[in-house]
Amino acid sequence: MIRRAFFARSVHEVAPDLIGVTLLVDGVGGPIVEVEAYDATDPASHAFRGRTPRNAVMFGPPGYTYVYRSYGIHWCLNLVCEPEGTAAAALIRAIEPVYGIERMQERRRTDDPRLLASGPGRLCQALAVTGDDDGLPLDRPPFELRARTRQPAIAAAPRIGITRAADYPWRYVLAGSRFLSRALPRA
DNA sequence: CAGTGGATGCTCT
DNA sequence: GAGCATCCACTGT
Repeated sequence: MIRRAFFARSVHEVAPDLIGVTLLVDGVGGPIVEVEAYDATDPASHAFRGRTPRNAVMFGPPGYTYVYRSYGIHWCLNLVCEPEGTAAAALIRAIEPVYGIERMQERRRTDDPRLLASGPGRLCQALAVTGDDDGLPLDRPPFELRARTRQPAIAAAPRIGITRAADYPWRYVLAGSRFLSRALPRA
């Protein structure tokens, strides 16, 4: 079980520590394999220009969800990090589908395991996360986070799909996972 | 495979 | 009115 104190640290510590943590929503989910960090000094962060109605929960206490709509169609799930008042969050970009696979297949309309929850929009569709889940505590249902039991091999790379601060290596992935939203860039 | 463009809605300038 | 922390279908090799 992951406690709130886990999130009350620098997002640059929390984000890699989330790799291998099992994320469940109503029992559906699996281990996190891809995360991106967004901190308060980050021009790519929604919170960079200050508090607005959309990003308000990023300025609140850690250990809560921040869910926003992307490109008018998709939802994206973040976990709020760092002490209250410091706006930072970790974007969950991919999990390995393990629990409730049938429900993910119904919601995603595909049987291809690599298309179920690889990508932030797909992940939210597979886990039925929407704007209704914005600002919910992560230590209460429907959410459940299970600590990893072994230290995974973690790789860092530039983040995906952003134009500002595109060179910061703040994307963390489970090295060698087949369930990343995109392959790691070649070294 | 790679590359392109459309869908779609909301936030902030 | 522009710009997205995306995904999918479609094109052409």
